[in-house]
Amino acid sequence: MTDRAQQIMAAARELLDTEGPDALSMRRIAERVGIRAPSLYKHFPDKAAVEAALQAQGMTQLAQELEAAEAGIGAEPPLLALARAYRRHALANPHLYRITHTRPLARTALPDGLEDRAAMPLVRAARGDIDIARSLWAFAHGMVVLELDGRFPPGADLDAAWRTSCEAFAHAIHDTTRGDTA
Amino acid sequence: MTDRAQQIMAAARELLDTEGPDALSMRRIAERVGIRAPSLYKHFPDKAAVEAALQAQGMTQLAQELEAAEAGIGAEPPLLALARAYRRHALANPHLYRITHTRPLARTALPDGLEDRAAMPLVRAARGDIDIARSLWAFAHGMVVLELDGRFPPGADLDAAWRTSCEAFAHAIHDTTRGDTA
DNA sequence: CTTGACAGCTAACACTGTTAGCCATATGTT
DNA sequence: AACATATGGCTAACAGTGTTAGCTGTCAAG
Repeated sequence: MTDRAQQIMAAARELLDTEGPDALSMRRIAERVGIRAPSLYKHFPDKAAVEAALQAQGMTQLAQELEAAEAGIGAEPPLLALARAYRRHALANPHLYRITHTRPLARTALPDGLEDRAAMPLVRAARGDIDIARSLWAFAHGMVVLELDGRFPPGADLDAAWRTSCEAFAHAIHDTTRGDTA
Repeated sequence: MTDRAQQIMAAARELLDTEGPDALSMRRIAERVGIRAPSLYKHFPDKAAVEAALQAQGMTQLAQELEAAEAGIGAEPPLLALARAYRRHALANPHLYRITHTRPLARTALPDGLEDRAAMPLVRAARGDIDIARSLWAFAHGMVVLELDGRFPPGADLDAAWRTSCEAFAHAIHDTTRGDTA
């Protein structure tokens, strides 16, 4: 990535973080860089390419934070620690999370293996059970997007919901590990 | 709702279902009704109001289908039946589901009690445990939007993930009902 | 010295939601 | 019967969107 391209990405990211996805227009990005909108097309084929690069940022950051949560040796159950990290990332970067995870993923524009890397912490937490790993992901993603969209009632105790489900999934993991059939 | 307003909603719904949310422009809607775009504003204050009415349709339809699944006395575990109905609704009406459930809800434009009505089947399935009900909702919503966005790997066995999680939640429900503390 | 690539620019197109203002029709009211 | 008003169409226009075509200056390589 050339210097200019990096400047453009930095401007796009700032705009997204501070003013949300609606403010992310080619003219606004260009303005922040100090050039005109059509000049952006010398560095990116179209707006989708800029958004794809933002998705790559979002994926990378999530992967890093999940890995950090895995490494952090706490008294907490590992599932809960992971869940907390997931939620913290989404709430701290709501617009980035949305652009990254609530639309089709621009896989061709993604660094090799990044998608798997982001998924691995959940797979490890599920002790390799892919069905549980996917369920955990769906649950965490669902909780987070519903919270971001203000879909839960105002006073809802979301911590309790996270806790309850993490326990339920933890039981399921141990059951299948021991070979129990429901 | 006046006749014209209903015509407009029908046109909007058709447009949404057949061509997706990007095709849902005021000019396209008006064209389908046989009038010009500015005339729409004699019937709806703005585009957001049309979308809010679509959200009401989406909520109503989901509530009806969940209630039907509850009433259908099958050999299946009730949680699985409900989950199946939820997924079927979303996959059969992907654009409507997205517009209804993946953005802030226009609550003031919603019929009284509709939001609660749509939530009740899940609450009943969770035997009144609100944390589990919310978790079930988050899980189902997460599964469905990830599937709609093509986020799962091509060959992923999503049925298995649904089944595994429904069982896990079912266990959690019976445990708490019996008063067990994990 | 010249050629070519690079990176900026302006002007423009087709589209978006939305507003202002005009006009015909239909419905009451005096 | 005549007048007033509300209703629901219309055109023209504005500010914004992504994007393309085509021009220009700069700078490095042959």
